[in-house]
Amino acid sequence: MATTSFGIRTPSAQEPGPDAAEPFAESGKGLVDRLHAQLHEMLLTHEIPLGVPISERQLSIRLGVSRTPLRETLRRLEGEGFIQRNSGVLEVRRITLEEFLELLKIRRLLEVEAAGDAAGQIDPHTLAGLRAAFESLLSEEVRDNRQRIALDLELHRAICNACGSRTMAELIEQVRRKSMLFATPPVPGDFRQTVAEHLRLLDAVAAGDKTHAREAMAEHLDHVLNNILSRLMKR
Amino acid sequence: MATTSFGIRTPSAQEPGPDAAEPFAESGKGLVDRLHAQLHEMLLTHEIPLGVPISERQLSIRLGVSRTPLRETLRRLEGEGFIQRNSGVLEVRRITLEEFLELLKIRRLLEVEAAGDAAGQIDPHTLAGLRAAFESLLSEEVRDNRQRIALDLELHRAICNACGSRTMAELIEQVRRKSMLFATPPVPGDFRQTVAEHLRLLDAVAAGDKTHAREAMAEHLDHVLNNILSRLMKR
DNA sequence: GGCATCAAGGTGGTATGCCACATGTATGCA
DNA sequence: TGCATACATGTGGCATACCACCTTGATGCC
Repeated sequence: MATTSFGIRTPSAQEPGPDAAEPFAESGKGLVDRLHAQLHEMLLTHEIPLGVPISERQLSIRLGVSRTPLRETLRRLEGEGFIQRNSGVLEVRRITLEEFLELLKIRRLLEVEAAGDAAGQIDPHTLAGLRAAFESLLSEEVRDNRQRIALDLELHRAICNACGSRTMAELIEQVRRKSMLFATPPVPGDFRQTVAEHLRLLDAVAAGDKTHAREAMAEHLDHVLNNILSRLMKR
Repeated sequence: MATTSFGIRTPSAQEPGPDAAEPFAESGKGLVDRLHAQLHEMLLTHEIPLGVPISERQLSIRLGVSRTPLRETLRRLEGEGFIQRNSGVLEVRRITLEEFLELLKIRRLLEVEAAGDAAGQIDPHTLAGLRAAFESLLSEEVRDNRQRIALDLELHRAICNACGSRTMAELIEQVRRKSMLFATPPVPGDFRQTVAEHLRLLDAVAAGDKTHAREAMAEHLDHVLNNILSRLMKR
């Protein structure tokens, strides 16, 4: 099935492939696609606040487009589950803590499976790149958290894409995105431990060790969950 | 199937037509919601064929609505993953056999978990109703397959809804719907065995036996998969 | 002063019109 | 006869206009 569309997305180049069934199919095609990317970003950054009704007119004026493409974009986002309609009024979908935990549980279920399936299947080149990136992360602590988060994302995506099931990869991506609606990935409490977990996960996947890959992924996600929970407790 | 083509747009004549909401109760609010249910049905029944480009204008005329709500509906369906856009042209999303198997694997993963979580949590009333329905199914063989399929669906939905995670239930429903795009649920080869599986599953869930509930669900879904595969082989 | 009423503005829903672009066909010229 | 050009037609994309509905607030009457 030749899915050569890898998930390493440097912020500049965008593959002009016509087959880009990637959830992100941004600019160039049409207003709706551009708006979709834009709104998705605004949703994640909470630039569009939760709880307050979205006015189509105001938003269309703010974005400098007419209501028609905006409405279509909103419908698409509605289909994707990012926004809700309560008797006509639009809102950013509110993810409760409970929902968030449910999403995380589902992610764990799916990603553990994906890690097992990806064991021994991942491209050695990507593998080496990821390992190098993580190790560089360990040595120099100057990097900001966004880079660490981006790298974490890249790792998870690489594993999901290597699990042999495009469907699975897309579903996990969807669940992850929805969970990010609750909160952007937290700064790992002690990122060195997280990196260590990542490296262990990489090792297991590289070695083709299904069992250890699953265990490593499970432990890692449990750790992530604990980090998030402890952060929430502090507040 | 009669295509409801009423283009009469006399004001205040927008009667809340009792479109028997087969998939989900979502009609009655607006045209888009009604169209969504209608198109979803047409997609599943392949009334809108695969591979043939969908013309918005023709479809809008056929459905007796204007393009605007139709386009919004299509965007929503696009967001839900039921239709695709290849460089502007719309198509019903093609589910390959490979994708279908991937979906079934995911469904197994999720539903086994859901069955375990639903053990002991399901409402006794619905439980009794389901059991009675299945037993009546065993005694009288006159019923047509659609009723059996509907009951199967009901059972799975009941379990998913009782798993305590709305998110999980919705995700499973979504995966199921997408898999139904490939083929409507097959007629069980020997429905008596299927019913027996269902009853065993019900027993385990009713008894609050997590382990057995998971096992029963896994076995059942494996059986379903085998049925489908053997049917495909015959062709 | 209090209550009822109506007007004004905001909202989402829907229909329609126009545009750019692609395609296929027919016509006209060499 | 053959090729090229132009027109007719179909498509999706987008903007706008109008509608029904609701909320709100001001006005006027009791």
